[in-house]
Amino acid sequence: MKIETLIHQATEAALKELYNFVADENQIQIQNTRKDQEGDITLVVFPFLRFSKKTAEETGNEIGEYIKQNVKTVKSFNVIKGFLNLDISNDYWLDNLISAYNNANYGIVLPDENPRSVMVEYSSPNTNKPLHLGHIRNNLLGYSISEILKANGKKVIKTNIVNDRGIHICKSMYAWQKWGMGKTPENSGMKGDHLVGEYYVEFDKHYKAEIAELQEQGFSKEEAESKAPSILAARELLLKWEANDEETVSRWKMMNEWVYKGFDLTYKKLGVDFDRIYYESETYLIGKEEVLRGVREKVFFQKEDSSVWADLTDDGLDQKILLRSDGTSVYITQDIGTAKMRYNDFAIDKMVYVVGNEQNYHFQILAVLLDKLGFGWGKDLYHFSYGMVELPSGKMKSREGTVVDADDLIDEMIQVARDMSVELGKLESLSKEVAEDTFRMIALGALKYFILKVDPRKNMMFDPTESIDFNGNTGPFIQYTFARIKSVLRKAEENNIIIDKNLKLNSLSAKEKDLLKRISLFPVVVKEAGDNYSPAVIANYCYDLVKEFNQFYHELSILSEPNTDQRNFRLMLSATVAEIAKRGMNLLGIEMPERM
RNA sequence: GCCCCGGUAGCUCAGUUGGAUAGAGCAACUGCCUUCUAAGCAGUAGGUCAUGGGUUCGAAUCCCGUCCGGGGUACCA
Repeated sequence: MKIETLIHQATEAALKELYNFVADENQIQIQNTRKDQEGDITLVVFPFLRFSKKTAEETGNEIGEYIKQNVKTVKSFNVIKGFLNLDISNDYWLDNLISAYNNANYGIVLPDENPRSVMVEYSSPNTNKPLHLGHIRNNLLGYSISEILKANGKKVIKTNIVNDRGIHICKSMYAWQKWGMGKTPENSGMKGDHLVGEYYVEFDKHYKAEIAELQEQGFSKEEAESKAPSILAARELLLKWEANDEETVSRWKMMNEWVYKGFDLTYKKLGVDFDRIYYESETYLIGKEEVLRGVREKVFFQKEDSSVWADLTDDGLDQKILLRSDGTSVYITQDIGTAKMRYNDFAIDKMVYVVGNEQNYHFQILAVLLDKLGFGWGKDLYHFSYGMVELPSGKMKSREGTVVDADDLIDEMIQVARDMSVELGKLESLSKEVAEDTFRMIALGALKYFILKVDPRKNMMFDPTESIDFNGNTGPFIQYTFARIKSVLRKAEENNIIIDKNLKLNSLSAKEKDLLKRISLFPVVVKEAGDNYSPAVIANYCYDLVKEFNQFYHELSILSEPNTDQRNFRLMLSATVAEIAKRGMNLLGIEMPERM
């Protein structure tokens, strides 16, 4: 049984016996002892003073004595201020190490016969432009949280909703048709999503120029915006698309295909994937039907101009438009359709939307609308809301070209990893293929860790010139420690030193004990990350773990330790640290190189 | 205007859900490679936890006010 549980129970019993007091759950606070104090586990005694009617010192001593008598693993204790610090026997930590070492799934909860099923939606791109840094955060969070939920025993279905229809793609289509001169990914060698994105920017350029010209002619800004020839042409294309115009639809399909091929390459590079992809062109009509049903059932209402609305003022929200006056659907209409389709397709217990925090209001409304439409699962939607990525120059805007392109960034980071490796004289003995694969792992490790280590809910800053780092609190630092341990383990193997599972040892240094304690925390951390939807919790744990390992590594020798029991223990400790670091980093979607 | 989120070292971020003397990395400075990988380790310096009150044994953490920043706010997604 876990030591915290034992101490908790013993404390309950002590309070009953000593002070005839029945404590409730959260009055008993057990935490890890601060590093600068003697002891391993700390019980906070302040809350008991009201009942013990004694000083903190006396109360701590009495409870400490009781626990020491009744819990064998507690060797001794000390009381400082209101904190009862307990010393746990080395055997406890060693047993924990052995079970961690032997259990290939240590820290991971395996799904039971009937696991909770969670669908995670992430990525969700528009098909008119390539992926940028903001999408990277989304994709990494979505992938990682999926892995973390799996590690907590859930069955996870990863899904992507592609926003493949609407005015934005019509803009790119129109611009390509007008100025593209038949340029294709094949004849230009350009990645499809970048090619289409180019015409999205091209559209905006012309559109802006037209607006300016119209304004010079005396039109107001609003008039100019709605009268510009480019936007009229794009609108016309949208109408044609909705009317199923053959030529428009086939061009739409062709250009979307280009984009999908491009996205696939980026997804592959990022190492993210999906079990099922939905397209809004396939779900928006379902949403529309649902909204019209809502009108019939008087859940929603129609205005004179025939636009459809939901009145949410009773829920403390505003009125929300669901269908435009021309009958076309809006964003939330599509999401209603998509949600319904998903619950039809899969038996899911919970739906998680990985979407930026600028859409908090949208998802609040979506849950209410689904509820009003009679879908019982509306309230089971969870919006995993994350903050924006900001650049030193401010917010990213696709149309204005102030974005950090995903492909460019990844390629650039791989180049930096390559340069640095050459500079440090590393990996020279490896084949070109293995070396290149390692550069890729390091570059992506740096990028993924940089983004995932920060609390997802917060906005974060990314400075392209300074954020690409491989030293300190970074992914490569953790990968490096892993490679270092692997190197030691290889050398052990070469010398026929095999790890003996029967641990014997006579002493335990402070650094070794720190590592044992840290190892025992891994399962708690995985659970916490799952409960709080926070890959950052895992990232920070991995850093602390390997940071402590490096101190241990520097202070004590492993292979040249003369005492074979001690050497055996240190090898097992190292192997376990490497394995946990790898398991943790894998939950972030980060691969670990054997050498670097 | 109204609603939501945030403000911790020069910079980027942690802070175990109210606990002990607030921690890392980067940048600066100082040491440590003939010894298991120096992408490392050790050290110096750097803080009115935006701010004013409140709650209590105890507040960066909870409550109220103020300031600053970001986002949303009925026919973009």
